[in-house]
Amino acid sequence: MHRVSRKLLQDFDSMAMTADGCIQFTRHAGDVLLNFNRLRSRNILTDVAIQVDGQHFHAHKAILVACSGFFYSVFMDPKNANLSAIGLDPKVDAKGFSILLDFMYTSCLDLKDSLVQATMSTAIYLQMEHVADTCLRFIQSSSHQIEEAEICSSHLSEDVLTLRTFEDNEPNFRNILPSPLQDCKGYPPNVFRGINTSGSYHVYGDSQLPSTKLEGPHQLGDLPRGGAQQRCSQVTHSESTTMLSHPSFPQRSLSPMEEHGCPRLSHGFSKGVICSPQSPLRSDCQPNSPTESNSSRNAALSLRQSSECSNDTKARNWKKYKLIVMNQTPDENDKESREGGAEATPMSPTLSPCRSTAAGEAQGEEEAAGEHGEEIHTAQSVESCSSSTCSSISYRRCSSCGCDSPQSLDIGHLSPDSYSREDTTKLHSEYSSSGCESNIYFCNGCDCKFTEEDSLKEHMAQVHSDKPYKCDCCQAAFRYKGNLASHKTVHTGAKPYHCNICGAQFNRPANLKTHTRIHSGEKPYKCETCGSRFVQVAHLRAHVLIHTGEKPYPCEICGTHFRHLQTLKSHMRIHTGEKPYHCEKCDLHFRHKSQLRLHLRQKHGAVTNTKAQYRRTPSNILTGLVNSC
DNA sequence: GTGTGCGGCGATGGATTG
DNA sequence: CAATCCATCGCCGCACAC
Repeated sequence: MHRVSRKLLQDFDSMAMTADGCIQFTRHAGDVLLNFNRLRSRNILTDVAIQVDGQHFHAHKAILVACSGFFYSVFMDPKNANLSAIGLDPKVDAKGFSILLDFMYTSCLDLKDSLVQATMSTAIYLQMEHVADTCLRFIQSSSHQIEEAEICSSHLSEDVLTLRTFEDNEPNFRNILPSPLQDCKGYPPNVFRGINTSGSYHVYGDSQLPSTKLEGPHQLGDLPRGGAQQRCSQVTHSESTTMLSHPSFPQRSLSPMEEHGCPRLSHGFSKGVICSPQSPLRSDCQPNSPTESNSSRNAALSLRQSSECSNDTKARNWKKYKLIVMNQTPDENDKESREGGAEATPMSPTLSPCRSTAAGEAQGEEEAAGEHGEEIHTAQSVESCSSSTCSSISYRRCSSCGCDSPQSLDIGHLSPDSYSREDTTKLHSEYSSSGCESNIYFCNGCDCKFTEEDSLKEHMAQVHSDKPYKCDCCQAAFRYKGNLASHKTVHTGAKPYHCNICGAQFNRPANLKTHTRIHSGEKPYKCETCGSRFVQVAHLRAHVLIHTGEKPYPCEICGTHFRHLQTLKSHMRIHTGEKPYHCEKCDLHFRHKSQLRLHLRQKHGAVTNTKAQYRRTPSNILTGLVNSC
């Protein structure tokens, strides 16, 4: 059996044999993380929204909990089982948080001189000690002055001052705890604002924890414990709002060091990795700081790479970012690609900041770095897909070894839902001896192969669409011939179905049937709660939301919930400032069309839309009847 | 008067059924 | 393949708060 396994390992370098004979897929962890990041970038299965300084980030609680002691404490609290959105302390820097969130999903810490302080402060706030330590070493390696690092001193709180007092009394402690870490430890560590969307009301409030004042050095260890002991998680329900405050620290016991007034170190003294004095002791499930991230090699590599490859990675990810976040059209993407996609552009906070390969970063980084001297692979050439029908599919070739890296350049515009995995076969995953890895996705319909699922999706949509009936005029595709015929009546304008009563014309018999209910008064769909009746069942469904109180359309900016999608869309104009309705006569702009119509009626004597009047008033229906006769 | 949200309704496209 | 169901979109006037 081992012989077979070893043969298997020879065929697939991404596998390894463990001491107990198990086959270990060395890239599995990295691939899983990559997939999580893809899900995040598409906002799929994300279960929490995090508001940081006015910006919103979507993420998976499991990832947050696995990476951050702060989030662990928050989400593991049963009181917050249904928490779907939280707001961090206003002092938390959104850019710093974005960097850390990227790190959680990619293992790469994209440090920049201008943001390293914010990143470090946020890392301390989130209780990601290993990251904070890396930031500190970044600062030190960049020859920054300690005084410069104390930019966060504006956040200094009384407990930090007490900490300094403690240092004065404990010289050894000073050696352990670098000052920048102390000084940036200014956030109220356990305050957040929550949105409970489980009910019909959106709840959004905040409250501050009672401050914990240290009175002496020997109370240092009590700081986190105090937070725990003073758990003041309270959910105060009022009619429309909920005030929710939560301590970030779980109940715990003190370590012997803490009981003597010493801070707890997470990874031992030798590394100088400091656990924030506010950090709680970890429970059995709380994540340890990843040792890989603390390793000097990886950390240093990451630090160096961040500045070298960030731009290139941004360029590579930019089109994907636009596709996912900005929802631009493929044409626009292609255009920008032709015009030079490597230009420096804003990058999605949801995308990997520094990756030489698409998968297997966590486990494969060292191998790749070893072969290529820790250099980042750079795109050298782009090869088009062999299929003449999908020229947009491309490969990215590594300039170091010539192998194809899995960074295809163009991402399909097909929605994830429309992609059927059954249509494809991921034949194999190979890991070349050069250290470059390639995921090859084969199309079942032709001989094309791709290195990214997204590229395959686009190929499937373009070449092997399951909508064979296409409109000659607009290229709209339909799965069923009947739907195409129905569609054609709208671009031709043909409306062969006439209402015998009012003469209204329709392109489909179903529409005529629905219309005739206006004249007959037939309203077959009745609300069981209030007895209201409706012509269409969809109208009834929309109506019952009034009784259930359900408002399924939330504004991600302000948290307001709406009953109708259209209302939400109109509401969004408040945030965007858009006023699309323009009065040409007096050059006024309006946010809502009803405003413009009212303005036209009142200021310019415009006549209200007769169709709407007909639809709404019985008198107009009667008029229509008279006219038809 | 203005801004905003709500409820009603017509119309369309996707998908299913007979 | 026509009929039908279902989900969704977008328009409209109205009501209410400021």
